[in-house]
Amino acid sequence: MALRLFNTLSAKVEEFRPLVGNEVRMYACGPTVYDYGHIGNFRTFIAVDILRRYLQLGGYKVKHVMNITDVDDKIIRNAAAAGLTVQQYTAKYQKAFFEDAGALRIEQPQIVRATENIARMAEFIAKLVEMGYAYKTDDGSYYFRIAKFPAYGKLSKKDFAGMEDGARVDVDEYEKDNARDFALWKAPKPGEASWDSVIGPGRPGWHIECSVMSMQELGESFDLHAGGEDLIFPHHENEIAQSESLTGKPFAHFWFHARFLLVEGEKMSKSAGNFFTLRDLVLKGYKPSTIRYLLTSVPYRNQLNFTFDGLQQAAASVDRLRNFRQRLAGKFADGSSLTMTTLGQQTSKRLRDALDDDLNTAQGQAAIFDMIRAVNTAMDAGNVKSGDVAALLAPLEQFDRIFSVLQDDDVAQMQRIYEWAKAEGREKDISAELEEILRSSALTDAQIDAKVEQMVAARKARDFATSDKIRAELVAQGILIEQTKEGVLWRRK
RNA sequence: GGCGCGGUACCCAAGUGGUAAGGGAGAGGUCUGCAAAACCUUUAUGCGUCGGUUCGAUUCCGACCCGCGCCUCCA
Repeated sequence: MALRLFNTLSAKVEEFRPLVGNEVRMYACGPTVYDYGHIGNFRTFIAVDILRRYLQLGGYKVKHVMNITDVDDKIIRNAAAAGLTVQQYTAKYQKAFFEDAGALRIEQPQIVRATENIARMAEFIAKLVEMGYAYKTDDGSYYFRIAKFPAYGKLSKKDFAGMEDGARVDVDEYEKDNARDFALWKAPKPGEASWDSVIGPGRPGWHIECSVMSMQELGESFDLHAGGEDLIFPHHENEIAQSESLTGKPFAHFWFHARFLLVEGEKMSKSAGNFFTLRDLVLKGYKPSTIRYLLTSVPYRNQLNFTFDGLQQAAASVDRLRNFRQRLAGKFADGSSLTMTTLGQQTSKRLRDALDDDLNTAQGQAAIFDMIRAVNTAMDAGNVKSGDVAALLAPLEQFDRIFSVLQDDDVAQMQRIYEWAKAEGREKDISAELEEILRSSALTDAQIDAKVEQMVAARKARDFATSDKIRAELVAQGILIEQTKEGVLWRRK
């Protein structure tokens, strides 16, 4: 495996190699659980998931850690407004996040939570104070002194040299030495959630969380740190400053950032009316697999324009993939052909080459679709033999270990979100499209198989009226019927 | 203002110093009792605009236009 990845730190595409042996230690910034996850969040998490899956496919053992930010200003404010504790407030959104990530087939990383590591954060800050990298202000808050860390700006390529002396910074209204200094620890305000610690009462700043938890789980230097592009500055820059100041060692070696997406050509925002959570889309009748496919169809460093038209197209693409796999599971004449085996091998190689190239998912998809067209043509001509199936299935399964859209558990996931919507009093958001898809789960596989058999029998007897009637019933139940050379196939809408 | 990314067919979107992947949609056709699926053909002398370098540029350089991101915790 020769994966080449863009490293934000070097601003170049570099060959990725773990620091030690065959294990990749990676840390990803996770969600702040104050609301349901939106598709922008999930673009980033899916990009990281693709990376993780590809590393695993390449034979690496991946230790993938992700934090849950379960305390921050917004959470404290919202919880207080709702009359709940911080933990009560965040529990609901944490649960929702894991469900949604699961629906999108994101492999779950090892989870660490801010609120479970507060003592360690306080100790970390105490050490920074001892070393002169941090200082306490009169109100009991702590700040990092960026003037002590000359490399500050190396990730985001910002030049703070002129600010080191603080000459042009108005510091009068702050207690900070320099306006750029960032909070490590915030002193409690009256009525706010607060934790006692070796450095006094308060709560951790956002940046310190990730430094402490990543190094706790992965060591002082580890392989890769990921997040959305907005985190480059200040979050990741600050993590580097804190961590490298404390240890004197390089922190993460690779920095992986996913580009933001646009929705219908605009920045996603609540005010623009183009803000969608995963659940919003499912209620409109879009399948999780469709959403995942769309989010993987543009390489992670390119801006992705998320549109409803794009969702329709993605759905068609996923259907094509699933139809193909289903067709490959059919019966073929004995024998095998060099052409098909070679095609399978070439496709695997194209797939690997595409993903090796900074995870070019679009090219990977093109490789698999090229194969699908060629194999469909061969099947139509009767040129695919039973001995070819394994060789053709191999690249398809390799593809799916990365993209993960073939296995159809969409209806179960949608059913769960449907129940949730009813429980939350959001019946009015449940679309007719969603209800139609859910109807397709009313019949069991055995019941459908039986109906299909009746239909085939009627057709053999040239009783087309009966055959069409059965087919119409199945279609009304959301079951799609296909006649192929290899027999009658069905699938749920 | 500073730093950075991008503008490719009807839509989404790869890509390359040597003549434009893939998916979707549309049109025509094959197969089929009819559907559906699948397959075939077809849709950019053209890759934001204008210059430049080059035997040759969509690909490199420059200017301009447009979109987007970051520059006080938004993935």
